[in-house]
Amino acid sequence: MRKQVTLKDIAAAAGVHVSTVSRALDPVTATTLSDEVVAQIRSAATAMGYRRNRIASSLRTQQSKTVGVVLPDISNWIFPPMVRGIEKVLEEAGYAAFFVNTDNLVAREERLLSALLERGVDGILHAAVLRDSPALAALAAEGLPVLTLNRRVDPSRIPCVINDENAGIQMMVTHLVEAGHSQIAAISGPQALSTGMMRQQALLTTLAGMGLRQPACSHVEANGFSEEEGSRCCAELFDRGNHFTAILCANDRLALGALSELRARGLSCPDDVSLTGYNDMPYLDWIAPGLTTVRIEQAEAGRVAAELMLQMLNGAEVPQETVMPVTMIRRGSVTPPRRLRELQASRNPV
Amino acid sequence: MRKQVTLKDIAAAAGVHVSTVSRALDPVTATTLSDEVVAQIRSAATAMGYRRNRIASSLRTQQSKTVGVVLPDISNWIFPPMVRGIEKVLEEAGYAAFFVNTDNLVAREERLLSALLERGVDGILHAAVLRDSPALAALAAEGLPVLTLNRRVDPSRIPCVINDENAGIQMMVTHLVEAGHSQIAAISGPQALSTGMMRQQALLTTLAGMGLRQPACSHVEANGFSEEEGSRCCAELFDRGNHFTAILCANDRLALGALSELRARGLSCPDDVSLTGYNDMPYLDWIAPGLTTVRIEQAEAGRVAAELMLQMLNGAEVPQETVMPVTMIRRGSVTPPRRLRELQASRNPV
DNA sequence: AGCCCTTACGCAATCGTTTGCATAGCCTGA
DNA sequence: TCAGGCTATGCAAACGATTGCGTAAGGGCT
Repeated sequence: MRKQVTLKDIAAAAGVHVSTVSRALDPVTATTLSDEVVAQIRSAATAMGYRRNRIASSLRTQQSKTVGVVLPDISNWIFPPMVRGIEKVLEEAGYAAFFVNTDNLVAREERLLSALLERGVDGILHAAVLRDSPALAALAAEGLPVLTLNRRVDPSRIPCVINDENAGIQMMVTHLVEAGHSQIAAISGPQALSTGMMRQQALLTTLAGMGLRQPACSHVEANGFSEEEGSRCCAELFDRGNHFTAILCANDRLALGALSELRARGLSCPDDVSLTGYNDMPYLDWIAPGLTTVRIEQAEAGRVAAELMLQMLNGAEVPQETVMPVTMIRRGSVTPPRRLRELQASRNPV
Repeated sequence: MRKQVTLKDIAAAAGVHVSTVSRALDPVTATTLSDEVVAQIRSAATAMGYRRNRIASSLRTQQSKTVGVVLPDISNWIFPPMVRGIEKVLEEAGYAAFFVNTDNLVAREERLLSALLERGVDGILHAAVLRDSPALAALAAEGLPVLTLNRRVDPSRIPCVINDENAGIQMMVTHLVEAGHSQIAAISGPQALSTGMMRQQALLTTLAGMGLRQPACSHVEANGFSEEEGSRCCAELFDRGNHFTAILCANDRLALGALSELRARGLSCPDDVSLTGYNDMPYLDWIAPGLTTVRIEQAEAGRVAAELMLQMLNGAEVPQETVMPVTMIRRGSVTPPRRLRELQASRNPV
């Protein structure tokens, strides 16, 4: 911070009191002043290159016009669009955002939360929350505006913006079944995250609803949403010796990991095994054979979350749960199982 | 911001003056106090859940322990790793960062810069700078620590951390030439950005140094580093009717755009045209045929830049220019030109 | 003309920390 | 014993903006 021109300087230049300057510069309080004074002060201010010191302002008003945004890891492709959505809305409302990454590490998260609070954030938008998050719940209980995004604290009264995991998983399962798959293996996400949990639940209810059974032995739980875990889990599915013609993965990165494991085993997707993902990461359509997946609207979710946050900051009530719609993206990674294809081919020879 | 426990509260509880509490809580000034008092105050502070109000602190000390990080667009894949590198270093030093995205829009950049300054950032790390950036130069001249990353203000005394564009381009050209290409087209980046400019310069000097000539007509300048521009420029290369067997692209996204245009024209990479990129975006190896490119170390560059920024914040001098090394990543998008391959095949029949 | 109300602005306290200076007490040394 | 010095702490003024309250001037009304 360097020496800057303050209200006092402008007051001296304009021959008025600093409080008058303060009022002249705020459109709403300026109405109590005479037009000439306001005009004079404003022109003096711009002439002198005045820039409001928000720190002093924050101290006095007890609000920093700042929110903290907590992410697991911005390097994860699904977050940048979300961040842009958040930033856009907040910036237009005069808010700035501190972005931090927890790497899903509890200790790190606590440190970062603390840093955010020291800096007087007016609210926290949390996209990296664990299902069980007492610290955050405590903050919310104290009256700090808190909203979770993509995930939720479970159970709690913290408002959240999440995606329609049920619909998404149901689409994928239906799509696989309609393609003729009846032996569907699954790689699910970490159950400590609400997304992992909810998608897994959705899978079970969907299968049950369709009268299918997914044997426990063809279901592996990943320890994280990464390619490595996807490969590991895929390998484990094969090692168990169960037969399956498709793998439903809890997100795209797990699916990519599975894809590379398939290739490593000399198998082809979709010829030997169909694969589905979740999230629709950017550039996914560039990767052959094109992963069939569920698109979640990250940027839109970010915008919605930021708008809800603004409402909370204004003291308004917001819905406990906002569910964003998802859509299915069909690409090349799902085809009918080989058996069916061959059957079809023999019936309709070329 | 909610009611919080202040130094005054602790002072009252401990029966001392608030200045004493302030001193007790700062490890360095605490040495002037008696050990018992310090211990007593500290325990009272933690017992009462004291959290330092950095806003008040900033106002008094005139430094916010905050830096502004200006990006073109966090959705661009090369930035998230950089952001993580920056965040890691700054956070360890007790700094927090405001991240903003300019979308390469001058008006937006000015608004954002202004917002950062109002919030009293101690320094600015700028990765979205145009070659000509008077506003930023002015800030730097006023004594605000400013450092540019990935790009530079040209000319100016603003320190920068950039990549070794010369080496990178030279590697790509050499690789193409060694593969047998002599008719190399180029899609260069926007010349308003130092990266676009420097890579273009590097291309010309490299070609000249090798005794090759790149005719102006097989060189197209993109208006932005995007897939769309890559496609457009690739199309323009064909429309001009010049013959070429390889396209050197100023970054990966341009190369991807070119790739899709090739496919749209029924051509194959690398069978018909070889392609090179720049940056080595994540997941690029998943995209067939695998783009041969230049890897730049984003995370490392972010770390280095943040450390230089910390030095500047401490009043130290830093080098005017820090050049990060780059490495070549060979994948499948470059092969000898068809003519050579056929020649080879006829000589060594399988 | 006198009263009151409004208008337009000044006054001063306040937000929570930091820090230069003042001071009270104690110790040391002559 | 007393000057002088040191130690440990208190005092109060900042930092810059905001805002409740006070008040002078002016105008309208009777």
